Amino acid sequence: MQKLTAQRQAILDMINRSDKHWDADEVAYKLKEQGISIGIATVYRGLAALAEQGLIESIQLADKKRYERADKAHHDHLVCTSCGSIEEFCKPEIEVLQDQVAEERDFHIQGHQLLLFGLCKACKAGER
Amino acid sequence: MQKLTAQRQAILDMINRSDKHWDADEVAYKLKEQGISIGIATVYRGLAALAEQGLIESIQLADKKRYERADKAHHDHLVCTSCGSIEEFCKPEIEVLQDQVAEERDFHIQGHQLLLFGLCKACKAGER
DNA sequence: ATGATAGTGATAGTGATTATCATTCGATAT
DNA sequence: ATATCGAATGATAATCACTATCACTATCAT
Ligand SMILES: [Mn+2]
Ligand SMILES: [Mn+2]
Ligand SMILES: [Zn+2]
Ligand SMILES: [Zn+2]
Repeated sequence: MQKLTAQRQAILDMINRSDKHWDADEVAYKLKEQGISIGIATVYRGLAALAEQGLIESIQLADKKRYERADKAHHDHLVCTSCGSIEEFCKPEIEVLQDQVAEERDFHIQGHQLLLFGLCKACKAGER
Repeated sequence: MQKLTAQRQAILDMINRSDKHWDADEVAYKLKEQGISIGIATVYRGLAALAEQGLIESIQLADKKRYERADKAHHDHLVCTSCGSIEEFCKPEIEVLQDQVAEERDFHIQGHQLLLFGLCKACKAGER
């Protein structure tokens, strides 16, 4: 019952065409730049709908949600506290241990979020 | 230059006396119940100051920050998406793997946050 | 064509948190 | 003991990401 409208398709294309982690404002701004102006509420609803359908992925940072392509393998994120850059990593061993924890607790896992905060390579080098 | 005022001491005592993960409103409400009424802005500032000094720990949930005693060993959290309960777990092997990831990337870790979302034992049992 | 259903977009509202600012506190210097 | 000055307080306004409302529109099935 969720429709893939022209607006949602535009959002999806935008995200699929890049490797960035987008927030709602960035999506709206970039679309406007391309002459495709979509109401900000529609962007929020579109992002939520697309994520719900699994067409894009979402990650919840401290302040806001960001969205990215869904056609990558599952991964978690390294967030630079200095420049804000977001790197990705994949560590299946961690996921296994997470499942182990859940099993021990009789907890039914629906999802998880692992964020590593710190200084990226560049910022680490440029520290004074 | 950060002072441990009477208000902040009251907040700290409140948190140290329990095992809960408190948000600002809960702290303010409970203190008022005990006849210690502190402005909500002061509660926010107090919690931030105490966390900065390492006297309490903070975790960032999707919607709000929560604070807890700092005198427990490091741990991460299982968050029930149904009842909101928060359980704790400790899995040093995961932390080791995190450090490994960071090292591989030349990333200087300052902190991390691992949240497992799902149904707690009770909610899992009570599902219809 | 006719509804039913879902989406859109402008805008108001929400909820957590932070900023402002006049006032008060409290540790230190006199 | 008193003056002093930076930090804290608390009432309140502002911010910011997001959600709700609502009148209108697009799409699809009969
Ligand atoms: Mn990613
Ligand atoms: Mn905890
Ligand atoms: Zn960086
Ligand atoms: Zn539960």
